[in-house]
Amino acid sequence: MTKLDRQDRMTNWLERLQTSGYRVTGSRRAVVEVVAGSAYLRNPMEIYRIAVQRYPGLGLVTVYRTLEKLEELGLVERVHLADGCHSYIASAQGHQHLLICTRCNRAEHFSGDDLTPLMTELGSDRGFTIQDHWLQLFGLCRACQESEAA
Amino acid sequence: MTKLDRQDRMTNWLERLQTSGYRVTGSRRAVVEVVAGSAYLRNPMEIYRIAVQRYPGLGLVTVYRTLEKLEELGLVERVHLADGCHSYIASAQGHQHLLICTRCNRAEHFSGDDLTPLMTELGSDRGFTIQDHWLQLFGLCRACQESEAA
DNA sequence: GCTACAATTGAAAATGATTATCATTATCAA
DNA sequence: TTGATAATGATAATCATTTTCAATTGTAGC
Repeated sequence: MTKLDRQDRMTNWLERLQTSGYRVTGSRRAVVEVVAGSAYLRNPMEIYRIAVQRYPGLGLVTVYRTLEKLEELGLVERVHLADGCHSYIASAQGHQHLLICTRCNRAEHFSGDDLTPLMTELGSDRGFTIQDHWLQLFGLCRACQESEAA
Repeated sequence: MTKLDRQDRMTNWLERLQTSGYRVTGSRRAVVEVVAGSAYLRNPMEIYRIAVQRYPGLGLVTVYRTLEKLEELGLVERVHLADGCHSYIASAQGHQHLLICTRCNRAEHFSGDDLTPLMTELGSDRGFTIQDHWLQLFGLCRACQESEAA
């Protein structure tokens, strides 16, 4: 993601907050800037630590509250990792899946295989009506493979 | 799962604890009985509430400790749900995926589509080396569809 | 069957993440 | 510019999980 993309996304998110009736504050700007501009999964504390440098008065509680609103607006998504902590990342258009680096938490969205046949089959075999699904792939990103090799 | 299957699984798990150098105690027996015999995802508190009826001295801490050992031996797996709580279920042979009822937490394993082509493709497209994956489907089981309709 | 020893236990306290409370501050429509 | 009120941060409360520790209990070896 280029610097311009990050700027655009940040501006767009702030507009969305605005038009949804929420106020745009310094605290929210700082949180939005960190999450909108990150290619990595980040948990609330990490977001706080980075954002507080840009906006020193920021409180951790406000990070939680801002993430809650961003999630409500569909701008970020909450991701479960093996260690159970909740992390966040800018969400993609439509339903996509995640490819996550287990070493640095870099995450990329991808459009998965079409799981419809599988769901139909399971529906009739097991009697389930499928409503939703999660698919996450874990591995090493290019940068981490290289530093691992070194 | 029949009553015999449940018995077998319980016996098998207790043997595994034994041969792995762990002691078989009343507390562990109670926890094993609940988890080995359940077709539903259960969190530690739920397991505790059921198991304490069979073994009144049981403490919640021991439930956590027993689940930790069962997971270490590969007998149970920890599952992440949308609400973030950790739940457990008897694990399947080999790598399988889960079909989870969002209403009653009934869960069934299934052998998923082969995701190898997808992983290979992503490997070359994005430069990731895939090590692991999660696939979970959420829906309504037959019983819940029926009681929903009523 | 006993014994001794170490693993295991449950109660209570500690921890860590998240949420609620509340007086103060800051946004933004008018 | 101003006023209603949304948002804030500090603090306390809550909840799930982990640690501590003295007492208890399996079990290997006799």
